[in-house]
Amino acid sequence: MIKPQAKRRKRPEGAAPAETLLAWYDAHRRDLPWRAPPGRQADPYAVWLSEIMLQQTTVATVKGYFEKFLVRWPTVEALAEAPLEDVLAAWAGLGYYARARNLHACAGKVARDHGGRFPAREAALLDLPGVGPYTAAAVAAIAFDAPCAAIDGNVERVMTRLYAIETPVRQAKPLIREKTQALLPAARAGDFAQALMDLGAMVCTPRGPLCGLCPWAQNCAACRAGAQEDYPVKEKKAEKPKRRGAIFILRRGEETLLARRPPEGLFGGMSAFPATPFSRDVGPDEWLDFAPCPAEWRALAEPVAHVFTHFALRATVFVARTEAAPRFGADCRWAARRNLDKEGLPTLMRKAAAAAGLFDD
DNA sequence: TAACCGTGGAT
DNA sequence: TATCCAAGGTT
Repeated sequence: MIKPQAKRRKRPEGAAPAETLLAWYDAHRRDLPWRAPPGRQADPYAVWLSEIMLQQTTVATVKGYFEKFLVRWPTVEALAEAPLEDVLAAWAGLGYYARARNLHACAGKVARDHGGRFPAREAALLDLPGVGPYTAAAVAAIAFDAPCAAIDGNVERVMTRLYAIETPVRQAKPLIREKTQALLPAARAGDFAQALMDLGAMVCTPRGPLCGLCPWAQNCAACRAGAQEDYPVKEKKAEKPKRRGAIFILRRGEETLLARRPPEGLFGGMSAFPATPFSRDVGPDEWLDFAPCPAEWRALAEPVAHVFTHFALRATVFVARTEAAPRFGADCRWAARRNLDKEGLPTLMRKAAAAAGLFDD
């Protein structure tokens, strides 16, 4: 059976949208540490590493971490052989620490199961820990030039504007995918993916989009209607709960304090101080029930404030000293004060340590 | 499916 | 100060 010829829309301007965008990209592309120079093949390891770091994280924040990781672990094998604690410590401050655990697991899987080479196919990439639909498509396109639609927040914004999609993005994802796939060029899939993201980051911005500089402005339904900023349509999000809790800093002598590694959940795998649960509202009169041991706990006057994705926290910091060595849970240990700083603490714990004056000298 | 999972910068 | 949001994934 003969496939019907795909209907081709007439393009009085000549170029297909992808070609227009690629021409714009060639002139305006951002120079980023993980990008290969024009015409050169990107290193799949560097592409993957950058994509994991960039999940929900700004380019400006990622740059320093990316370069530090690449110097320390230049290949996926090197990363696979590194102790997980080292990787987590290097990740400290970047947030979403499950990404670091999955990063290490993924490196191990690539080293063991794929001979140290990242698979080139989207489906195989999807099987790797920490690699979801976006990242699989992005790595396949950017590192292997596969014609895959890498749909992130930028692309959702560009597409909902281009086609004036009124449906809230959560429900419009299948439509957005369809529209994006229809635009994929026959060649330069990797550049197209990056061009779309550069367009979203530099021109088709969430607020104040620069439609005058947009190569697609003439084709953009939202722009023609002067309604760029009405898209994407979002559902209003739930109010962020405010929670309270306590953090316990137990000191032994001047240079030693009690650290803990939560096995999972918030700060899973990271070094932290013992604390009350933050997931529910434990009343202040119950806080000391969660202290690692009985002691003369002294509360700092001013709580530390920290905002997470799904709740805002004000945590009271308790400090106590002990000369004894009571028994603690298996995930607790005594740590040198100076090492703890080096080890990397999540930001909340760093704030608590600073409030307690641990890093004063 | 919805909740969970960090952080810092812009407005 | 409050809100949004940045190259999402997992459970």
